[in-house]
Amino acid sequence: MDSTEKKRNFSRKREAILKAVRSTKCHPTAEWVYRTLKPDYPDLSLGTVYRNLAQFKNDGTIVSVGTINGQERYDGNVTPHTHFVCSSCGAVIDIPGRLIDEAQVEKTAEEMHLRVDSWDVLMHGICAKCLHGK
Amino acid sequence: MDSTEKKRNFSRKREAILKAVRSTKCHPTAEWVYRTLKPDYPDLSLGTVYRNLAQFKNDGTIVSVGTINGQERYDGNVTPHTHFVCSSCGAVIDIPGRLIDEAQVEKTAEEMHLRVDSWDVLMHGICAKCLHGK
DNA sequence: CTCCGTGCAAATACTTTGCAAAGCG
DNA sequence: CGCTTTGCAAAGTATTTGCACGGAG
Repeated sequence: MDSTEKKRNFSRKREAILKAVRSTKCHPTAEWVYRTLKPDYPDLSLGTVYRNLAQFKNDGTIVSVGTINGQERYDGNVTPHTHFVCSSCGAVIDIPGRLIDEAQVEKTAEEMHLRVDSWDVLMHGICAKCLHGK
Repeated sequence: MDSTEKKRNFSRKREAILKAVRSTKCHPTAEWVYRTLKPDYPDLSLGTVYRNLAQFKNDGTIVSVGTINGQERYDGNVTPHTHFVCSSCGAVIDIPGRLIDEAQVEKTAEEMHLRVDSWDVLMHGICAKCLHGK
């Protein structure tokens, strides 16, 4: 591998954390990542998970869905898309399709002298499972 | 219904809290409400502010913009609208205009067997003040 | 040897809650 | 009176941070 280019921002655990977030659609919390990885990395600590998630988020490697029921939820899918949050069970579900008029966002941004870097749509309601009668 | 029509959900302090949230565009935190009201209500307690904000939110009297920098932000304007969050200073700014295709939301909801109660759009970026160089 | 990444535990930051006292119809 | 609302402080929960150690170059 290129040894010069890549900084030392590598470690087995960090890699595992990123992989865990990327390989699920559940939009996990730090706690979830910790519990998921713990069996394979018995000496993993929660602090490390928090540290790395924060770093990934900072780097734009992952994104935050927001804080739901007091816990921050992450998403390894950085493609802009909509999220649905179930008010009953707290599940976060990806919604395909673009609901936003991007041109209008840019127009608005210009009018209001804002620099818009990103945006996201959050829908609230009851998911199929909870509706069905859980 | 009987004569209990008017519920007893009234109190001077509760009224003041609601009024405070409604009379500002800053999308305040519980802390802000507390500090704003404290001079006029010297024996107001932070717990009361939290309790009442939670109740208002539950009743749909106010809405939550979400948790920004670890603090929940409220909005007395329950008309659906977009919010812009400044990544630099944390300011929350109202964005007029409807950016979402409501018909498409309903179509998506039906397809995915979800009951969508509400949705909101959160834009992220740098506000005019911070861009200007504050 | 020099750094970076980490475990661990203590520290923070916000929010919630239990309970007795106070308020209002 | 009976039920609601509150102050206060303690408890709770999620997240961050200080520090010394361990491993890779």
